[in-house]
Amino acid sequence: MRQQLLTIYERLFAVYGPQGWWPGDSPFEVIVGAILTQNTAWSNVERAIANLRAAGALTPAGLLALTTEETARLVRPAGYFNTKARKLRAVVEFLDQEYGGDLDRLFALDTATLRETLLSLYGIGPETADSILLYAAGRPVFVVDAYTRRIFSRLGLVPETVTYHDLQALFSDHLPSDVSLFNEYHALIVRHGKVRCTSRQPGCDSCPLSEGCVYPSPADGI
DNA sequence: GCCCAGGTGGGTA
DNA sequence: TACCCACATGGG
Repeated sequence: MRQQLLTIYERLFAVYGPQGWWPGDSPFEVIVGAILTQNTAWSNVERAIANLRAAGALTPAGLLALTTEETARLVRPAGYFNTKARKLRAVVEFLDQEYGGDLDRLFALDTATLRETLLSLYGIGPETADSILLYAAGRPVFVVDAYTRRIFSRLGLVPETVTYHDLQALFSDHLPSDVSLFNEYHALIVRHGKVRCTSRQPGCDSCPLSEGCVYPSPADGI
């Protein structure tokens, strides 16, 4: 299994190259982006982040200074703006009250405790928590998303109904615990998952995972 | 016009 | 546990 997972990684890397994630300038910006991108195209998130930056709200103190209504107006382009404004508010209020707004103090927690802490916050589920752990806190935690489930179930490595935890374990249990590897692997999965297959042929030459075509296609209704 | 995007929380059986 | 559904903008 280890070699199989590494081979898939190498094929993706050979085709797409290094992805350079996360597309954010600071750990706090990564947290904001991780919440804003929930079920949302990144291009829309970029507009919202630009609005927050212009408002000086890409720091815990800057964001805390805004009302939830003001935040909602700024993140409107990212969709679900009322919900996401509440989520961002929950994070900065927690950070302010428990850690004096100091992200470094929160990140001083050990990985397991930090994950539980993040999951206890409104609006942070498994994928968002793990994205923060990996891309903001630099912990060796594998991030699972819808693309991961789709691609690896189609490869026959897990059932389509696999849980988040079990799918994460597939990687955690068989790969070296390496932040750079986990970073690049997840980013490559997202990159590959966005591609729409045009040939619709399993094992087609253009698919970097030619052992089995894993492109989603219109024929699949996806 | 219709489908989809780097999920999560809340409600019901 | 296992489904539902709401949440919402912007691009193809």
